[in-house]
Amino acid sequence: MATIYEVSALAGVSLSSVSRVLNDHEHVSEKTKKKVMAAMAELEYRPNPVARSLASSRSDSIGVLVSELHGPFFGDMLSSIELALRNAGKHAVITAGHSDEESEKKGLDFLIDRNCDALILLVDAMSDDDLIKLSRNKTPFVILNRNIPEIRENCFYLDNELGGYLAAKHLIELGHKDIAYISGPLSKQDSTERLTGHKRALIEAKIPFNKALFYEGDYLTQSGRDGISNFIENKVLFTAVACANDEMASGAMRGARDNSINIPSDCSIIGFDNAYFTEYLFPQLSTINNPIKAMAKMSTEWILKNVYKQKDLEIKNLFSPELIKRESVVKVITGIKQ
Amino acid sequence: MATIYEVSALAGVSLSSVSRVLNDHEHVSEKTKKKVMAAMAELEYRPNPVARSLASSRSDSIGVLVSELHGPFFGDMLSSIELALRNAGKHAVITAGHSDEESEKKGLDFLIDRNCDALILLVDAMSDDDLIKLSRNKTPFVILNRNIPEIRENCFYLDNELGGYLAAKHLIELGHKDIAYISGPLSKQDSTERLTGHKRALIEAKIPFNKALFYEGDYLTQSGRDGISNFIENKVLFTAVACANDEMASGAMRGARDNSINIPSDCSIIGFDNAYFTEYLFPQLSTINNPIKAMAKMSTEWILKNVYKQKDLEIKNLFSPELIKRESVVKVITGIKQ
DNA sequence: CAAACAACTGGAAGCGCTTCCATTCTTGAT
DNA sequence: ATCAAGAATGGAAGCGCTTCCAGTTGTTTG
Repeated sequence: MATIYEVSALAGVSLSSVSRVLNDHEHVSEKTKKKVMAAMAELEYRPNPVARSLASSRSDSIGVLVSELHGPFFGDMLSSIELALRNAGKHAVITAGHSDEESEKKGLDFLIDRNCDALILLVDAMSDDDLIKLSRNKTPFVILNRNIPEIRENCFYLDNELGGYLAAKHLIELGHKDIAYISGPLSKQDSTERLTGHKRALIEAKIPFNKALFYEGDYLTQSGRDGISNFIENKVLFTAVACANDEMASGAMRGARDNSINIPSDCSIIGFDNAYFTEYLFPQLSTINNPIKAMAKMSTEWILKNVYKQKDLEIKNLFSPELIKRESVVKVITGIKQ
Repeated sequence: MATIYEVSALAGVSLSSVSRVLNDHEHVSEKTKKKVMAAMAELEYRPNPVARSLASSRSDSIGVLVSELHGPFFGDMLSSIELALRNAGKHAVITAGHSDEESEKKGLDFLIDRNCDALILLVDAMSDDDLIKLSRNKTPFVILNRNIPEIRENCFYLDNELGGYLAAKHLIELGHKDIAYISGPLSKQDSTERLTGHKRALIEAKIPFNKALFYEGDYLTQSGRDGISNFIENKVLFTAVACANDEMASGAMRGARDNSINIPSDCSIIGFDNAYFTEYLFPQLSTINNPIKAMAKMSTEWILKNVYKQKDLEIKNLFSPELIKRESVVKVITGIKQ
């Protein structure tokens, strides 16, 4: 690999000048610029990013820390981030935290130590306080899928409450009154918010919240199935079930089938997130769209604007969910199950 | 951040000594080691990986280049790699090539320039020749999901031919004779291999290959659906369809439903890869397991063994597919459709 | 035409670490 | 006690680049 020395020698100018054209500095004459460019081309020079980073403590790369690397949610998000950064000539350095606090912190240190110019965090084990503390460090960062009031500007998140509300309202409008709910783990912010929205719709319709129709899942498929078993064991009637994500909804569909409940004629099911596989299901799952790609893109735009000083970028922090009507939700057949 | 200078000063030893304990060199007395460790602890010293990498042209990190970041296939793979590396104290730097040749090459350069100690490549746009050329460079690498004879040692791949064979054989054993096949793009190695296996099973059973029952898809859902439409337009009978991946199989299931064909009673469907969503489908999809996680793990072990000189690692390059029987394939009901 | 200023260029220090080389200190064998 | 061989240490150069500072050149104005 050619170094800057060789370029400088071949071009017949100083190191500094080469560095200047490399960094697009002002105060470089066209003449030397041309000479340098020519030399670079001839030597097929590629600047060494490591040396650059050491000397400048910049890196043109953004660290991305996610809790997991698999699953539809993270895949879409990473994909969207990588693309947006690449288009801006920046690079993503991706690492995983495995939803474990220590592991997340290690990942964070790794990224910071690598001189990442900024970070994109999708973490759930670290506490709000840790994150707030982190914001006093010099590496700027944004947080996805989480709303911490103290650093709201850095947070990009869905209006989960509204999502929960929309799902329930949709069911209610179709005549459902006995609506079961399978939530995510209530230790997670998004879970509680979605549940709150669900309850709001219930209250609005003057439907009491029935604890026997509530099941706390863990966002994984099996817990959707377990939820249905639970409701059936409880011997409570229900004509619809709202699930806090699509995985659990798919589990619920299976749980229903296990018990010879036909979807949607016997029971409607609605999911949340609009993962890509919802369209593969039969019946196709009605759900709430979670514009995760847009959020991810926006978070990189925040970085482009605030870290790389790019202009003309409108930033918004809150994203709105939308009802996606498909096949798994239908009008309640009154009189049958009531 | 404390630097090595401060540690050296506080410990009362030279830079070199600090560096030696940092790198676990021999020829360091217990005494100085203790002093240095204490100083490091007191200063909360974290070595600067960038400086390290510049001085040593190593980095303790492995570059991972995948064609896409989303989808079940890549997610599982990345997840598995990251975990294996993390357990070995190494780091993954992940980037995407977007199945575009130029983009892949850029990603490659990015990783090489960052002094990655080794690379894991899952690329499809770059040619075999490019990869063979690359093998003459100093950065070692492994290739996933591709078999290039000239550098076989570095390749980790599935016996796709056997997979195709197993799927077809399963159908044949259940009495199917009119078997449609929806392949992946024939420009891809795995597609043609799977098809070859399929044909072998046909030949073995003396079933002629019917071109009207062949459709070239693109590994995406929609093309599975299109495949079914195509067969129906061709007015050819079929009692089963083998698909070259699960996405297309899910599309085929939908295509069948669109045409009031019941799965599996009217028509059996088998997929390939055993993606996680196959269990969500109804009926659950019978498929061929692709041990992608094991392959990914093995590829990192190759690196641990050959680059980091770790002992006791058995390496194998070829992985075997396995039939996963679920609900979408049943015995042919002879006499009905024949 | 000189003075004042801006544009341009080169020199050199420094980013934080590794590593080669030379030097000093220990051993154990004699 | 002596001496070689090896272990332990320190010094210093260097990895490839950025950036500050000072110096040079060119341009403009009174």
